[in-house]
Amino acid sequence: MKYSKATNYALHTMLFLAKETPDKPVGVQQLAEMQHVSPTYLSKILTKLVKEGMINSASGANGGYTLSQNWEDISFLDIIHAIEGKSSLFDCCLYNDPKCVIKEVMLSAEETLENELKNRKISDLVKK
Amino acid sequence: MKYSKATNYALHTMLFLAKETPDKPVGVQQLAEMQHVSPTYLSKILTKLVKEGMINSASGANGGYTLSQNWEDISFLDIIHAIEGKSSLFDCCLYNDPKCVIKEVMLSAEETLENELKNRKISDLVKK
DNA sequence: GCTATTATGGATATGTAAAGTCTTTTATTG
DNA sequence: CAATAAAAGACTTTACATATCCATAATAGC
Repeated sequence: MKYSKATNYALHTMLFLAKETPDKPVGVQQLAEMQHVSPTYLSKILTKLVKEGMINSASGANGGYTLSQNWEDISFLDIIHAIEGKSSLFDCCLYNDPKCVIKEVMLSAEETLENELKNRKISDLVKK
Repeated sequence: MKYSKATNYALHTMLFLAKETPDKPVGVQQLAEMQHVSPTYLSKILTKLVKEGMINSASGANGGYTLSQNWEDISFLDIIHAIEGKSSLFDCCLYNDPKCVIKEVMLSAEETLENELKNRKISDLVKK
């Protein structure tokens, strides 16, 4: 079980935008070079963030990506969910038992993790 | 990111052994039927638990698996680590930055999760 | 010691999802 | 219109989980 590289790219991109961009859009070219990924692949990842309203994109000359207005509220969990999806980390439908005690423990642990990640914002990492 | 089915099988097997077995070994045949898995596959999973000292195995007639003496101390985390390995959930070596702030957040969140899972024991689920 | 029973180990599929590429289309600026 | 840049679709590659099959090793009971 591991977080995907895509999540890593997304987190680093968000942090970079938060540190660098006032208003000027940053192209995927630049973002991709920094992280040593192909631009098209990173583009696919960032499109997910656009669809979740975390960043804005602009086509055409001088286009690129910028943070959305509410960027200071965006948590690690938000970004992770945008990339990895929101389904539970643990599937336990072996016996179709809705009251499976193992499931209960695992889901409660997952909730603890999510609460932690919900409280950590990208904006907390941008201090001068 | 998801926990593997193998982890699920291991957890359910441990719980079953804790509930049922006093001393009598349970064969992989029975355990596999219960969970609708092939015996050989489950066997490979259980062998990992044997190597970690969580259960004992006995070959030959009337053989099978039994819990080890210290079974009441075995946590969810122990079982998960035995099956999934102990490596971190998050790899962030993009820039080889040992002080990556994103990595710090992710590892600290993972630690929270592990602490939760460390405190949950299989034996806690066996109450009568 | 022989045989039946049961776990272990190795080699080999199979399935699925992540990771990445290539090409085309769409949108925007100048 | 031409240049730039994101979005979208189809596709390939890689990696790993999930098995399956067969041979081997260990043990109990006779």
